Order: sequence, then structure tokens, then C-alpha cells
Amino acid sequence: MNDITAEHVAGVLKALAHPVRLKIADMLESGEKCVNEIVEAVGGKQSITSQQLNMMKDKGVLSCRREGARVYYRIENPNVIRLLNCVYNNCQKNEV
Amino acid sequence: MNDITAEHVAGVLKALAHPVRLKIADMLESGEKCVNEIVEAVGGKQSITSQQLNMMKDKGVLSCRREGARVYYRIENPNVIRLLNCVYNNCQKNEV
DNA sequence: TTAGTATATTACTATATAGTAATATAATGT
DNA sequence: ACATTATATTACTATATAGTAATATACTAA
Repeated sequence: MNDITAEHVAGVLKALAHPVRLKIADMLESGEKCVNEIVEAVGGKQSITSQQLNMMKDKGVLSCRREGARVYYRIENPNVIRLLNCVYNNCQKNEV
Repeated sequence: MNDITAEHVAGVLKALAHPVRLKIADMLESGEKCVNEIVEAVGGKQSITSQQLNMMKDKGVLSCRREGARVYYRIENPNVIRLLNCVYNNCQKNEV
């Protein structure tokens, strides 16, 4: 694995390597959600969730669109969905 | 995804979410290697590599065995290999 | 037992990340 | 224009992680 790839992939994994961010990615797998829904679902504070969403967007994991007062986030990188599926298929018993 | 699972999976992803650790996991996919080989392959310093190996062992990603003067590390968690394969199959063009 | 090789640990500094609280911005409805 | 809801940003503190340099431990061979 070359350095560029390693840096890049590590960055993406890092964007998912946090319990709340993982939950965010998890819930967005079924489709886009607005910030408010995400905040409630992960049970965190609004500002923290907003920061984490922003971080995930920076890493290319998520993207968003505004619709009126609401901002909807979705998974931008389809490979993230594949990674998550891999997690689901193999890690349900805390095996990963 | 429940909290316990999220914490656990995030911990494992975190163990891989670093360029050098990712390279280590990558090279160990083909089988166990001794520390010296790993240090040379990743081109880092011995002490840093040792610390990273230890961290990955703590997270359950790697395990090791001593054979004489050498210590051989290997991937302990087979799901990590699946995750890496997922990365290979999908992220070769920096798409993840 | 001494020297050399292989690996681990420690103490330290620098940097990054997480979390908190407050405030700012954007849009909507009255 | 104003109040309300939705989201983002900022400044700050606390904690975690990365990296460095030095030293310690474990083993081997002479």
C-alpha cells in the first residue's frame, strides 16, 4: 500500500472511528436525515453533532444539502456503505 | 447500533485509522512478520512501531508470539482482514 | 560473561481531538 | 420587524495521540 493511499484510507477510517460518528454513518445508511433527527438519534448535544457532521463532510464521507431551514446529510462515499456492511456482517457479536 | 457495539467497532477502526498502522495491517495480511521486518517495511522508527504494534494488540487487532529473539505479530481478528479486503476492493483509486 | 541484536518501555514535548458553553447565522411564520 | 426553530461557529478546557530520545529488557552467540 502506497503512502498516498494509506493516508487517504486512514483519514476515512478516522472519520468513522468514533462511537457517535459511527452511529451517524449507521443511521444515514438508510437515507439522508436532517441535523435535528441525527442529534436526537445519537443523543448528543447539537453543537458537538454539528462539528462531527462537519468533520465527516471534510473527509468526504458525508455531503449535505439545505432545504429551507433544514440541512440534510447523507453518505457521500458509497464505499463507506460497503465498509459499514462489512462491519454489520462480521461484527455483530463484538467480533471486530 | 447499540452503544456497546459502537464503542467496540470504533475502537477497532481507530486502531486502523493511522497511515502506519494501516500499512502494518496491510503487510500482515499475507502472514505474520517479525518486528524488524515491520519496522523496515513501514520505514518508521523502532520505538514508534513497537508502540503502534502494542496499541493494535491492545485493541485486539493483532496478537504476537516470541520465537527466540524475535517477536512475530499477526492479525488476530479475522474481521480486520475482511475490512481490509473491503478497502482493497473499493478504495484503490482513493475512492474511500 | 560479554557483545551484539531484537524488542519494549519510559519520560517527555508537541499536536490533535473531544467536549462545553455561548453566540452567530439562516430560514420560517406571524 | 420579531419570535421561533434549525444549524453552524467560536473560544475555551480537558484529554488523547503522535513523535522523539534515551534506556531497559530479552535473547543469542562467541
